[in-house]
Amino acid sequence: MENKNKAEYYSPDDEYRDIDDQENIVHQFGKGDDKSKPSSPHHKDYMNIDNIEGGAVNVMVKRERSPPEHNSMASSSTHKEQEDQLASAKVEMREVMEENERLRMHLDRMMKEYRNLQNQFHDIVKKETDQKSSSTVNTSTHHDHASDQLVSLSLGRTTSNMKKDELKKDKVHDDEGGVIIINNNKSLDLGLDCKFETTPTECSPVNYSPENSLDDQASKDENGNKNPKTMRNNGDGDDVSQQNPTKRARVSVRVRCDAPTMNDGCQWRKYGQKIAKGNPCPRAYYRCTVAPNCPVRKQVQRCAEDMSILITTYEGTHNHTLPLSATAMASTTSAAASMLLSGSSSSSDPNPQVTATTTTTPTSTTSANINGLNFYLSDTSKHNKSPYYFPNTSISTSAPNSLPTITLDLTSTSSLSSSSLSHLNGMSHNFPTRYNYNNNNSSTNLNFSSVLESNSLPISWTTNYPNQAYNKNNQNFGSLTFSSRSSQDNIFQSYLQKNTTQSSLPPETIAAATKAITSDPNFHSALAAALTSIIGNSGIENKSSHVTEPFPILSSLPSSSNPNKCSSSFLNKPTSSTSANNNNNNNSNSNSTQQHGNSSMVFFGQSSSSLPFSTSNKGKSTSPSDSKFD
DNA sequence: CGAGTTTGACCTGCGC
DNA sequence: GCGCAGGTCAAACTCG
Repeated sequence: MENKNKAEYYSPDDEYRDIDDQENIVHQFGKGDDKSKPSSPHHKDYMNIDNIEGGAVNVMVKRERSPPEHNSMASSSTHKEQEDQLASAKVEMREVMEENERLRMHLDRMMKEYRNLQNQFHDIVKKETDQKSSSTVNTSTHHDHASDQLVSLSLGRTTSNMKKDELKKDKVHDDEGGVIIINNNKSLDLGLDCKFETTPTECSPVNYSPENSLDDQASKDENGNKNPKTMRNNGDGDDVSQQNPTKRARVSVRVRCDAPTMNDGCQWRKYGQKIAKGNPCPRAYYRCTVAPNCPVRKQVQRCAEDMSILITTYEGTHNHTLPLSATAMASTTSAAASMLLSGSSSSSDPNPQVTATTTTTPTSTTSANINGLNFYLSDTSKHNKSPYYFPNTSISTSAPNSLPTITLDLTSTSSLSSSSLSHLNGMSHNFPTRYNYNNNNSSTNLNFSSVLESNSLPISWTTNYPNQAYNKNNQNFGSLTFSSRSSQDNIFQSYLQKNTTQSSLPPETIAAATKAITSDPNFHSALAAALTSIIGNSGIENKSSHVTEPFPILSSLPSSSNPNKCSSSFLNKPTSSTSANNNNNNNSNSNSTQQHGNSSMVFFGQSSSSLPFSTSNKGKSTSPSDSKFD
């Protein structure tokens, strides 16, 4: 997809792009032509070739000719020369158009083939799913290998993807193969992302976790007693580890928080502390105590490079309903995990190790510098097998742990293109969310950020939230930006002209992002889950019985502040400077958004950097007590 | 006294 | 096999 030329707009690679997009591109050419015509430079001549080859195409042609004579002393030979050149140019243009038409036909053919294949694939999947569901109705607990294979396929993992221990676990807990069945049969209590999920990967942490139940059951079956020692291997502690390795994604949340803790609304009990190598700050281990057997754990550690950054890593899935105040973070992390798992499942790499990166990762990705929801989709330079086909490169630091980790970076960044950490610390009270997903082979950084930068195009969702209390000043605004580093002509130039505060995003980026979303249902579902978790489900709340909370983020905002706790930062409003932009963006985005058929995402939040999701519970710790960090 | 925290010991996986 | 590092356990301790 690199080295695009005009013809490649019709490349078969863009099989997901519909004809409308092509026409948009063509239209864009026409626009440029229209604009340039009135002020045609002297050294150029622009020629409109309309309706060539039946297509209403305006083509800007640069005619090579000598500078125009301003006097009338041009000889007839010169005129003839010019006419010849004109004629030859026309011939060339016809050739180009013919070539264009051939490419278009080729694309059509490819599209047809693709759709045929897609239909065939869907038929096969449907058949097998039907087979599977019928077989599971007959035998509720038995899963044959074929079914497991199917499930594995649905999960995006193959046996070859699994390490030996993972294989072992799957062998022992074969019931995990029944995730689809579980999802079909069991209600997903608070499922936000599960509403969208197309793959039976890890559901929202706020959900009841069917696999956890199964795991419990399995461990009990295999070990009738659950003494502490055996629990270590088979007990609740293993609820996490027994989860499908691909479902054991960790979600790391980075929050710039001077307060000792980040209150995510859950109740945690500290069970250990360790000095991790390379970080003078101890790492604290917490276990969810909302439910006695909840397998969810989290680690809390200060960032070694920036002590003001609190890194909270969540692992596991809650097997209980969460308090309202906890659903925001839970659903957000769930969405992130879902994103991660979806990404790893889409990867064609046989050994998809997903690693975490820090915000200091010196990515060369051009960051979207708007106060919005930025998706950084980049590909590592070493590997080209990005599941989302993004041509960008970035340098990632691999996390030592083998668990796939997605980093939800809520710290502020002034520029993601910089590798300097100081850039990350620029706005101490601004908490953009950087949703950072990296794969070894392909890294996809999802950046829910509120940073300001010039190279972005906001694709915003305008959602009118019923609760405007958190947007009293209309300062908080988020938009979704898909950005990449490619620099090309901007398809949405006209759009950007309306948003003078922001510059263009390369069309490649839009195309790539669009392609990513449209091509990968997992991405789509994960993204939808993420968005839903952030913007809430004001529009869907009444339609889904699964959702117990109309707007998790907002509803989880505190009724009273706790100075000792940090809230999830993406709820926090940006600095005043960004807010100004936000207002502009918000307004303009709302308009253009509808033009482009996108919805707009608006963040409402508090300006305080230390606002909890909810008031802390008295008896139990709602967050780690890392006062020693202070 | 119960719940949560601290902290040293122990277990496990991984790299060499 | 050994050492290291991450993760967990559980007794002791603290606190309300």
